Amino acid sequence: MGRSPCCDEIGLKKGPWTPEEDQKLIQYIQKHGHGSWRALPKLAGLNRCGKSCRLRWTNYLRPDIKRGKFSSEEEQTILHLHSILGNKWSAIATHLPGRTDNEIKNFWNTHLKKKLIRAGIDPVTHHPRTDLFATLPQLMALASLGGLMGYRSLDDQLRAEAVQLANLQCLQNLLQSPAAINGSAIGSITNEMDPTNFMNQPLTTASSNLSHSPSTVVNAQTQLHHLSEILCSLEQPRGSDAKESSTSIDFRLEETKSLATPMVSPPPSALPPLADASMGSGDACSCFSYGGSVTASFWPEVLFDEPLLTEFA
DNA sequence: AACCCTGTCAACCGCGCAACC
DNA sequence: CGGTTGCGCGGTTGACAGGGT
Repeated sequence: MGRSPCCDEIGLKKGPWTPEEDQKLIQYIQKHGHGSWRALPKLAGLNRCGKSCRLRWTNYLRPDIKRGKFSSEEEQTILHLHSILGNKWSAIATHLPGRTDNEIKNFWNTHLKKKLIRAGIDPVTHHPRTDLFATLPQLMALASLGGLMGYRSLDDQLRAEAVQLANLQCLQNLLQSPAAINGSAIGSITNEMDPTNFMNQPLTTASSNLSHSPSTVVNAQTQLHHLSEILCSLEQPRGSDAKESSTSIDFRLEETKSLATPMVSPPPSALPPLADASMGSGDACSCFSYGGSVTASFWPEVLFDEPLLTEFA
């Protein structure tokens, strides 16, 4: 292991390449091949580090590089390969002749990623985004906006929606735990249960429809506990109504259940449009993204039925 | 016309792996 | 076998262009 010292050398030129430098590099490589990149700059009469020369050649000067806009076929290929390979740009590039990994990476970051986000799809998982922690900042922003605009019941509404979402998260966890769920249980959810009703049920009711291990429930409860704490921060200025800061899971569960219960009868509400709260590849929220067919079938319709959202859109 | 904002993309940086000594 | 070197990869930066105000 160890870092190449070539770029540490002082006096080497950095920054944009001049046409003269390009010519020198092209002529040298056409005549001798690149050989050792480290030795190349001196041999070619360039005041650059080898790394810079390699990058310039592979990303720009190589004769087989295809420049210009990506076709829709290329776009589809990138999307498909990214869903399989992730950010393995060089691997993706091998399937797109004439395109460099750098070019594909840039195209992804500037176009495709945003496209997916606008469509409500997590660019990391390629599944619809319903993750709580990516949308919570929006819920909070909406809460303050709603306060400014006179939505008196908005705070309650948001809390209820967050609880609804928590149930969804728990369902997700249960579904994604193959050791804890047998096939028939999954079938009973996806085929027989109305996912909208499921979302609106308290956790204990919803999870009782599944065959699961105690550890799974504990895990789901822990997440719900975490959510409850966040919800408490949403209702900070509640004065005498403020709950004592108990961290008992049971207490929080009961509290959350009581919040969730009124959500059974009203029409299903929705989350704000899914924006990219954390665009980085290390998106910690991604692990909560809901990948099941349940949301894929009903979520988008619900999304655009929300009057509050249309108001803010 | 000047300024600001946003999008694009070439280039750089830092790290890990593998070959070499 | 451990240290060194070279290369490739993914992430990030910054210059520039274009559009909007």
